[in-house]
Amino acid sequence: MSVRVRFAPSPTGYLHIGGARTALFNWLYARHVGGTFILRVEDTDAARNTQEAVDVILSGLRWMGLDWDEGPQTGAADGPSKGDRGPYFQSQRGEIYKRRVQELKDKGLAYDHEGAVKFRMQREPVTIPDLVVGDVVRELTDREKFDPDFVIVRSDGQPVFHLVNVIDDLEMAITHVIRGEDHLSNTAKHIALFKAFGVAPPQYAHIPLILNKDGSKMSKRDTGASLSGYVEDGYAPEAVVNYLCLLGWSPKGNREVVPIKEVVELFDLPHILRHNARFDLAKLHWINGEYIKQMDASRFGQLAQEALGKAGVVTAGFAPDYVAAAFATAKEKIKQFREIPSFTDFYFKDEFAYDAEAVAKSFTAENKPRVEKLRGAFAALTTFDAATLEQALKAVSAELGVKAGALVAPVRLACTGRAVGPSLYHLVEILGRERVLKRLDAALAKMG
RNA sequence: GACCCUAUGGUCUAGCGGUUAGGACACCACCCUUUCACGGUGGGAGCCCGGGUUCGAUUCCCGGUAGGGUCGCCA
Repeated sequence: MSVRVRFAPSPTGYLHIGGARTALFNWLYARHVGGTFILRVEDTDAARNTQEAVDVILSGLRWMGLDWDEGPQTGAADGPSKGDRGPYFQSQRGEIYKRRVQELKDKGLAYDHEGAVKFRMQREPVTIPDLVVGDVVRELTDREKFDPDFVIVRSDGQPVFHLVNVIDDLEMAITHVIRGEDHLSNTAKHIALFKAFGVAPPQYAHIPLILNKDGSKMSKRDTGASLSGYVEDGYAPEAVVNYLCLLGWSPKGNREVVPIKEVVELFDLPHILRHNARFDLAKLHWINGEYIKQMDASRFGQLAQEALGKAGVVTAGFAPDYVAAAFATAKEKIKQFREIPSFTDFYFKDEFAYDAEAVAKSFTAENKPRVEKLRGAFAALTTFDAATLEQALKAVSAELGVKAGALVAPVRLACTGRAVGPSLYHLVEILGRERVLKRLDAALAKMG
């Protein structure tokens, strides 16, 4: 029987980073075994669920590159979908649930209770076979000993999570349920429900949770909990996905940066770790830098362009070669596309403010004659490329008896407005003589 | 309160009875250097505690502690 797994999020308006990893692990397993990855929307709480909330999930999964074989194509509950086990929105499956609840009633396993319908839960402990954790024997809690039965249909007629989740997994022929460990205890209920329907439950794999850096539970309010935050900050999706793979799973062999294709080959359920992991932004940051280094120029340019757009920097009027050259000087320097504006905006703006602290340090009376001399040297150059510029600057500094840095700092500030940025010689070459001399003049006017 | 899961440096992890306990991120120092970043070298830092089992436990068992989860007419 071929493997069928699903990611079944509830559209709450954002995609939790833990949910994103659950989706990823489901996808990885499906791709590893050549199975089917299904997306199902658990929108039973109609009041809270909107098409926009569903779109957040769809776009998040697409951003990560997790394609699904069955499921909705748009955020509309009654919109198009692919797969023959639909509908893939729970809000569209009311008739199925009604029929199944009747089945339980007919079997004497469900009964009406103050307007709601309750399931007659078994009183004995339930053994949960789990591919990650092993066999878990779930005893009844004190409250459950008092009354183990639980509501499966609310008094307003709405079926509850445990019921619909099981029915859908059953009807969609799900073979492996890969989900967060927060569902482990509840799995006893699910297994009992499957048994009640006369069907063998799927195999379970409960994966550890992702906690905050300090070990506390990551809830929607915590920074970093939402996938969209990483999209906004300009992380490369492949880096985020790679990092997520490393939380609760290991490629072994002391490897960290592993292409997703290889992860698909290596991934398997029994190798998933059993303990929770904490989310470490610093490591994601580093991985992102690694991916940026490997990235080809066109992909880098595309992501850089997006980052500049968000910062309101317009590159439209500049030649493609100029833009590409400008980006190239930032590529080896940044670890996050959020840094792009501060590394490249001066290429596209003639008006900019100088960093105040750097002004105090570099735009000094002492530096003025030095910069004037260098300006003269730059103006006299016959070729204006990085190598020549470096030579010229070093010649001037030698003549003046100062270190190269004494000239570099004020020139950098004059050309970029900042103390930190791309290689000075390269950025000066790209800006070109005309712009550079103009910027040096403007800076000289402020010195002394 | 009951039930369930978990426990290797600050963090992510390798390890699956005998290892100088390995790697990565982060941190510190130095080198390289036009800033930053990269790169290089070196460094500090770990098997939660207590009992067993065993010739020998980080590794197996039990207890404790700690963290997380569940016990809803939320999902």
